[in-house]
Amino acid sequence: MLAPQNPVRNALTPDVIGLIDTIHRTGSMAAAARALGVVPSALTYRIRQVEDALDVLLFDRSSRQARLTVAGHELLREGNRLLLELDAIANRVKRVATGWEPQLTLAVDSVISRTTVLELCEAFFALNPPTRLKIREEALSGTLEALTSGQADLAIGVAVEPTPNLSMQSRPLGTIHFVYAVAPHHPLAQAAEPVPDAQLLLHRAVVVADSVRQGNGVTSGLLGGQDVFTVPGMPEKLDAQLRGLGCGFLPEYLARPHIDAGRLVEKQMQRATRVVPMRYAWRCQAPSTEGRALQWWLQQLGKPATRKALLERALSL
Amino acid sequence: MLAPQNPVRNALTPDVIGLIDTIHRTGSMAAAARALGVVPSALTYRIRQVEDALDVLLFDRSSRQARLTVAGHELLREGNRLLLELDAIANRVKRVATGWEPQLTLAVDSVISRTTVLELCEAFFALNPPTRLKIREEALSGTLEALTSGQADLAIGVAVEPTPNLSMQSRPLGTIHFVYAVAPHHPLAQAAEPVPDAQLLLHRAVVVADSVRQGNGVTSGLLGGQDVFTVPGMPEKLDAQLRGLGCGFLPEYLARPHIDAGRLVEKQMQRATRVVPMRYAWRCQAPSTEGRALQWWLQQLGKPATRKALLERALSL
DNA sequence: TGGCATCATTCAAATTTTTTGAAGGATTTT
DNA sequence: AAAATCCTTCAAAAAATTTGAATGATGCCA
Repeated sequence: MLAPQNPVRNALTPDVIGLIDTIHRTGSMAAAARALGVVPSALTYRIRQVEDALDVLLFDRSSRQARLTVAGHELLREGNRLLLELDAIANRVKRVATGWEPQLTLAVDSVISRTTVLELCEAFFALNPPTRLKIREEALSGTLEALTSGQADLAIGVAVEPTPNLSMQSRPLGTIHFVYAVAPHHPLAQAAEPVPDAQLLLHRAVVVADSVRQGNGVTSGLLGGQDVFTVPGMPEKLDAQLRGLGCGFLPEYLARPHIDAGRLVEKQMQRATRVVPMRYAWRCQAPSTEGRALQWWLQQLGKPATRKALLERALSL
Repeated sequence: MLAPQNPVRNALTPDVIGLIDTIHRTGSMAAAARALGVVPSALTYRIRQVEDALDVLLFDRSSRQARLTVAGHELLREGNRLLLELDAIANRVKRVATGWEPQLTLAVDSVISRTTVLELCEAFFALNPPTRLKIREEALSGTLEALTSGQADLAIGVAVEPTPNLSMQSRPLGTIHFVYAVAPHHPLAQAAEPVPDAQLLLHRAVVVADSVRQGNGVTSGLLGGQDVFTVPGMPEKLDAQLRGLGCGFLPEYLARPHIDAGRLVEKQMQRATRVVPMRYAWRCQAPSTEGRALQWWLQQLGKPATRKALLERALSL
């Protein structure tokens, strides 16, 4: 041996667990030796090795054939569990070596259809990849920020134009349609259209918080002096507006069912920022060194149908 | 090597993880070799060994000093986790070897104070034992049955006298007091005392199911022809009687607070089986080969205060 | 750009670890 | 009581790991 590490770690090798298991299953060291094609004394030697290192008697030799002690039983039980984990690790490492990332983090803007994202995740997991998926819900500039700060590998739904950068690529995702909507019992529901800015100012706006925690975030379509109710995400904003707690723009795919059901009223605005072009972006150090997982997601995003579903919540892929 | 097992298991020994870790931390094989007090080629040899077995490149040798590949990183990450588990197992095995059972199963009758049992468990866990505790809630003959069938190691609250048996010991736990109680709005609440059997027969009884699943269980204090409502445990029986769904005997420690609060009315019965002697019992193959965990519980049960609390729900130990 | 220090690797020899095979003592079965 | 197994011990044999020197490659510095 080369290093005086924890004595336990050198002794308790995986194959020792296998040895103990075989002795236990075959009922004796002699039988195990036959099964393994070795001489019995080899087993005696190795078992004693472990027993010395652990300072624990694993087999009871008082009768003719060796039987596991309670401690030995426990080692076997737990050891077998460990062996399974070991195999799992080896598998994972092998798959990672074929180009899959150990982990892929997605920053998804809150305007993006969660259903579609989850359907994509499902399809991804169906490949049985060794890649752990991590999804961050972001809003406004937070989506891009997560990418540039290295906290995410792929950003889906970037509204602001990314600064041209060698270590970053982006593609258009499509345009998302917003509608201004209020609850039927909200004062604005009765207002004449198009509603002028001056009238908007009188009512509380519901806004999604920029997920960039510190620093100057971005505000979107807000008028100075207007009362605001800040919520953490788009579903919460929808809920707030349904309850008449305030007003504001909602993604059309989210608002439309509620408008049709009469739970929301769509209003035409004077300021008509109703269509926002969105992009997706990813980090790329060297060209085409993307991992297989990122490649897969980029491939999905290359399909027009997928992009459409992300912005319009199509039913299924 | 002696057996042609899974090649991965022979290669991925714990100390290899340590090696990889050292190389990673020191930044190079040469530095790691110095740190470990070996010659660099020894590291080259062992690392190559693992790489061959896994068929995965763990280090990138393209630059001057070896750097972990992505796969290597993943192996290190997961491997370190495994090392921790390994240490934990070794610890557990050592402690088990000192006489602690890997697991101790308690069969607790539903009339026993759950609070007291949990307080005992808390005190037990405070010893930081390697013994996993498993509690079975039983009722009537089920408590003893769990013990005789080998499914439990210690039974707390046995009403029936255990058959004298060499492999089983029992001691008196004390007597538990039952009171007959009904909800204030129940017809029996107004009945003249003592209530005769004939009158009882007219009302539905709430009974705790015998936890012996098959076979002939025991019924306790039931009159023939009486309507019964069977519930799975004592707390459920209390609840049912509080709601006036039926009547029956309740442990006094459970019923008393509700009687005092006027949510139950105590009734004197003609048949006065109000005091039941209970015992606790445990299995013992050879004399005094009890594990340390069982010893601890028997020691607690040896204290009169503990026994009293189990039957009368004292506040704290 | 060239020189220098350091690095990883290879290979045969040295060393250490593990396995073998025979012998001995113990336990169970016939 | 004898026979058959079983586990252990011990020296020798085999296999493995480590060593040390040689080699070629890389990065740093002048």
